[in-house]
Amino acid sequence: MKQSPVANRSVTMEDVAREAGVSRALVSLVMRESPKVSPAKRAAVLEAAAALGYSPNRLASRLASHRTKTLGVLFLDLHNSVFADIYDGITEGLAGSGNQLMVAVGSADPGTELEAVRSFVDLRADGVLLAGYTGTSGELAAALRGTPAVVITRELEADGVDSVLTDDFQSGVLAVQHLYELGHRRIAHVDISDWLPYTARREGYLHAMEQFGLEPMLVHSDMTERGGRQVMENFLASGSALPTAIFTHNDLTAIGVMEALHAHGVAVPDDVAVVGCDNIEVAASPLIGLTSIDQHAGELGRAAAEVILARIANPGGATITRKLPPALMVRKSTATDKKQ
Amino acid sequence: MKQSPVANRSVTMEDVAREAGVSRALVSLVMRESPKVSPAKRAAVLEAAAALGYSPNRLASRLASHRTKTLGVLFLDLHNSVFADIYDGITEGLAGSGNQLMVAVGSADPGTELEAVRSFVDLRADGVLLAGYTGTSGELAAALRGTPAVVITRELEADGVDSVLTDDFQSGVLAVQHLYELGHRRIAHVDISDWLPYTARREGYLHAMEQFGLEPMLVHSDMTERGGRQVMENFLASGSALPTAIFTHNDLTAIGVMEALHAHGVAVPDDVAVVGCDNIEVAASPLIGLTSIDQHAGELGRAAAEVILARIANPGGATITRKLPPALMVRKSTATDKKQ
DNA sequence: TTGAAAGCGCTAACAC
DNA sequence: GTGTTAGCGCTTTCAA
Repeated sequence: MKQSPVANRSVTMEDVAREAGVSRALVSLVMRESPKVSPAKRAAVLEAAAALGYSPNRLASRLASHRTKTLGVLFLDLHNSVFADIYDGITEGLAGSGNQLMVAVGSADPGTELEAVRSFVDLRADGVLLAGYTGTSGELAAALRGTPAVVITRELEADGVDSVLTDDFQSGVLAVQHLYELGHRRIAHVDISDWLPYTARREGYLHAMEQFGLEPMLVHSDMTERGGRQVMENFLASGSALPTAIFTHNDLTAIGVMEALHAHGVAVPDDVAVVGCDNIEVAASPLIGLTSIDQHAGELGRAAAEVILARIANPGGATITRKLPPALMVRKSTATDKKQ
Repeated sequence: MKQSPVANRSVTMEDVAREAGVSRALVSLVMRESPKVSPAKRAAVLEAAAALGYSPNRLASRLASHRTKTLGVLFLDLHNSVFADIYDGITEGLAGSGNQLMVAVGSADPGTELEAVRSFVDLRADGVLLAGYTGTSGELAAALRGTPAVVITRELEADGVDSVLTDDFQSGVLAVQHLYELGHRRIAHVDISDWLPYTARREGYLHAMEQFGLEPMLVHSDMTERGGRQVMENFLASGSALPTAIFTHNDLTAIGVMEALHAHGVAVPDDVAVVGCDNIEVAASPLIGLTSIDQHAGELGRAAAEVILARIANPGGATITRKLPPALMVRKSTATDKKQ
């Protein structure tokens, strides 16, 4: 019985088999492009499938085969283009491996993030990549239930969980060093909420400030452009003396800070120098010209892909941590402190 | 037989049932939080599950229940933050509906896009949202095999496929109108490759130019910042006379154009005015100050979510098209033509 | 090469 | 409330 070729998702392999006059198993072989099927039967099956508008049910095939060839990827924030760069790196690193990707977005909320991880695990992803994760290692390990995972941009202590990141402590050091060399002494840092586990940049900043015998100035923000602008607006409104330089947790925050400075007629870099972190696309734009610390996001994605593939191939190995050295990218937002 | 609580993904419901001394069906009810389970048995099951490190297999449950409560979402380009805005709108619009999301990224390649759609369909997504799609309606319909879908940012003729978009033709008209009113007469348009199906903005531009009796000037680019910069560099190198204003297909392109102008000492807006389209976050930044046509990306996402939910609830209804009016956002990249 | 039969891990009636 | 019995649509031995 022929049906309209405009398909019905509930046509089964059985239907195709009947239509083609073969067994269900043979249809299965054809669908999986097995070489051991005669050209004649193969053609018959394909024709029957097309005629019925057959659509293989991947849920069923994955269930029966115990293989999904699928990785889950979680992103912290789609508005930060550093994650787009990481994504590109991941797809490059996975090219040719025959893996599918399931993507989810967490919005910096541990609850949402863990929910996404559980979902990946329940759907039997072969592995999980977390491009940003704000929860604890214990919760993550529990949610993973043994599924291999790689955390990107952070180092996590949990077995079965590898890490791929840039040396954020070093990034903080580099930023301060750069500013110090330009003659700056009053260097502030806009970091992120205390409860977030991304503290290394701040620690690097604090360490370097201490090394240089300088007084640290810390302000909290939330990793967003709006947050950076807000914080700087408040600071300017407070009437406190401005620092001569500001290092921010990330580029988005730096841009927000620059916007507020701009709105109040404070010149960058002449009145205040600004250094961001991540080196996202817009930071490099000549229109913005933000000095930043390159995280090598693309490379992080590629490395994470490699690591998860290795881990899936060899689940037993020791925990892997890959930490890349950051790189200072000097642009027009920093210059010699002219008021020293 | 107790196992380590550090989980094994292949512990089944049967194992939990045995451990708890109940039937498999009861375990299933507990997992789905059914109210008709006695507190005692419920506790026993939960305990057994925890002890064995049980992880429900969602592939199996979806297969058996014929319900996935999952929507597939495809994005054209993660580097363009307009898609992050659309994503936010979608999650808002879906809030409380109990739907999960599967995300994929297409990179403006019809092959990749269709592959992603097929994957969603094969995994039995209840519906598919395409935030940008560059293929044909025929190919899409074939890949969907009857799965409800909504195309965002484009109007597509295919049954079962609804559309949610901004009136792009009108966006082109608005841009030209704005520039005309500022006294500009030599207005160029940087659009996108001929083969891409996003032609409405160009058509709006051409229509308005004709209405005003002006000579159109078209240049092709590729929707990216880099592409916009490239095109403008080439134009400047060619030595041709500059237009007094440029309207670009999107904001990314506009920013690229402004970068090239900036690099060559051409002042915006005094020498050349620039108008983008989409109204993405950075365009609104005072540091960039790009005049743009707001696409209401968040609203598009919310509307698409509503439409797909309605379509899933009522598969039979007539095709829906929701077209929002665009809005001009004037910023410092446009000003009166001073050379007229 | 092809087919028959036995699952994969779960849900869904239906009976108790 | 709880257990029994059939499947869901596919893959996988194992024979033929």
